[in-house]
Amino acid sequence: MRAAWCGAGPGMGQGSRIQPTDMKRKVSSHAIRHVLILGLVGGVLIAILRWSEYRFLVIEHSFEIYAALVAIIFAAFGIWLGIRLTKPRETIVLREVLVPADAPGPFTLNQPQLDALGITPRELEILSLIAQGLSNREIAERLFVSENTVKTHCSRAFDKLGARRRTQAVQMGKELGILP
Amino acid sequence: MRAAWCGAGPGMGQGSRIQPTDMKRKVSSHAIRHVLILGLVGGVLIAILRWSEYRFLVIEHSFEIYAALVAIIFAAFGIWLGIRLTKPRETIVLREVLVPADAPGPFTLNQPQLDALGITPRELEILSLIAQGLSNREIAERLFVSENTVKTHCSRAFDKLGARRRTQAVQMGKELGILP
DNA sequence: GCTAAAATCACCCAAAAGCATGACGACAAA
DNA sequence: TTTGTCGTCATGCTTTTGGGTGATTTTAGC
Repeated sequence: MRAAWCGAGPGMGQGSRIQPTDMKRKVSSHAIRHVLILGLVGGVLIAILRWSEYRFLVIEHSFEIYAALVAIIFAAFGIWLGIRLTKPRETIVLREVLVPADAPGPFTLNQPQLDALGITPRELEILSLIAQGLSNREIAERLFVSENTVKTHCSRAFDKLGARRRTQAVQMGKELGILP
Repeated sequence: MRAAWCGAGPGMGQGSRIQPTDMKRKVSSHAIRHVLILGLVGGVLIAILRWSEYRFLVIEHSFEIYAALVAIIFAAFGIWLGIRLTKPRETIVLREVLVPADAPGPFTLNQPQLDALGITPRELEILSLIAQGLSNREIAERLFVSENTVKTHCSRAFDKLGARRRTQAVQMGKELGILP
């Protein structure tokens, strides 16, 4: 479970302009393999069910039970697959709520700077959330990862930025053009 | 399983002046309803299958066929559900909070806002230094006061801003036009 | 398929930050 | 003079952050 769903959220600024620069990942050919695995698992499952039925399980209404089992398992698998399939999709939700003035120019991500610093997309994402004033815990909850992971990303990002504190990191990020 | 996809993408708008009114949304009841519908459909499906079995379909290996049917349908439904779940919803209502005369270029202090919040000059000074990424100790050294004093100013400023963290205070300060 | 990079998570520990409370002096307004 | 605000400082306590280390799992690219 990765969490690439990092579109525009309710805390977004008016002029949010997302750079679809690098996060562009297309549905991999792995997906097809997943479907195949799904089918295979289904077959095996059915076989196991049949086998167990003739072996020791001769329950009344076994059909319903089996159907329910199959349904549950496949629904879960389907959900997982659905998430997996749609995960890389970049959902750019622009929400232009312009205010008088206040337009220091559309923020353009300084990709070269990012590359030069070796900051990964995930790290940038964490930095951005830090800049919005979220705590590590909140970031972890929002991204569906553990707080430890957030801390790790923080540390790496701070290292790469040469910052010692998150406020400093934010300030530097803005100066370097990697944060709006 | 909701609410994560609203983080910060690479490239956020910067002038976001949105109050974090209800950033925290739980798993929507829609999802639960979907699951319920899923279960309902499953039951109906099974019932239909049973009925049809006793009616006119007495095929060999009907179990496998039914299981496969159930599997396919539920997998499809699951995929659909997964996609639906991961798709960010636009239930965001942006509330505009004044901010007049926020000159784009040269920063102009929003004195009315300051007065409205009751932020004293000293507190603003501390906020400004916080925004520059300084620690309390560094601020104390720079202003020739004790660290405790800085903490006190911080606390008061945070209170008045409604912030819980210094990063949040910085963000809010920028939104409110009291910080460059 | 293999490898390197990225992302994830855990644990420990120290430092920093934040919260609550109380207190004191300066100074301006009532 | 009294009152209220502001700036200053302290103490005790909890939470948050940051640093270090090591490990596993995905992912991407060859």
